[in-house]
Amino acid sequence: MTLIKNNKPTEGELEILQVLWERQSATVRDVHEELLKVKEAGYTTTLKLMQIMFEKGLVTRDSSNKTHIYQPAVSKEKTQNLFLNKMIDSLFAGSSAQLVMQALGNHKTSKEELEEIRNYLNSI
Amino acid sequence: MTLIKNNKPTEGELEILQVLWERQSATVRDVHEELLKVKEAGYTTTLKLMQIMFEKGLVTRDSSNKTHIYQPAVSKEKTQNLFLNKMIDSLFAGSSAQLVMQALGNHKTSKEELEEIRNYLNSI
DNA sequence: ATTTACATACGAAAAACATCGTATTATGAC
DNA sequence: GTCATAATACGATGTTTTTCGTATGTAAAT
Repeated sequence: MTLIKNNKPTEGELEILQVLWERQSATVRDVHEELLKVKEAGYTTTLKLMQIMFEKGLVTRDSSNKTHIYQPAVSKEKTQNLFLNKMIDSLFAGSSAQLVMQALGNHKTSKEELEEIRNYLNSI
Repeated sequence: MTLIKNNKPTEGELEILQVLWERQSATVRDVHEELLKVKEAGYTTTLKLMQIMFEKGLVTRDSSNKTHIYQPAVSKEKTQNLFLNKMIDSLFAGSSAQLVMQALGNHKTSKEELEEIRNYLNSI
């Protein structure tokens, strides 16, 4: 039984987690360079954020070398569910079905995706 | 053509909007009492938040009487979509289908709800 | 008219996040 | 060894959000 940490990542932390989920592991510089493609930020800002994430337990790091190597400590799925559940509670009256239909209705979804969802539904 | 306001409600503001969406209109005290069922908060905290929301244009109010009556100025659906889209972008690689399947997979969804979704899918 | 009960307004502190500058340390090149 | 380069650590500042205390106004009851 693991202790559930109330570590909801902040927006900035999420951006970093995304990079880590994609790469499995990365240095601060790696992450920073990836973020630069999307937004402006100073290197030490990214560094500081990742240090805080380490303290919070959102990432692990190998500090045996000068350049530390970071890995995500929370899974993408768990984090997705964390936010999904919060959103379902706070905006969809606790009904996941409502969220689903709203999501399908507004975002344009391709035929292939709809088919995929249909298959998925049947598999439940 | 209306100016798009960058008025993403904060977490606290969302809690208040929920009450307003449900009741259509309410006084500060109404809202506050509703919030008390869920969390601890001082009356003036709720008041201040609602005043700020008024300035931001998230709510309207009738101040012809001593006790003001508030109404939501943003629709539930629009707000839902705002957050949905942000989430799809930041956590589901831009794919609403992924979000949908994740939501269905984790939250226990009843047979009726699944059926409803299936029907909805066919209607698209 | 005074008191009591609630209301709003508003400033300011507190808390949570984000951002950055500077000091320090480690490593490799010369 | 010295220098240049690049990394971490950390304090300080800025912003946004939350929270609350206090002042003030208004209306009804006595």
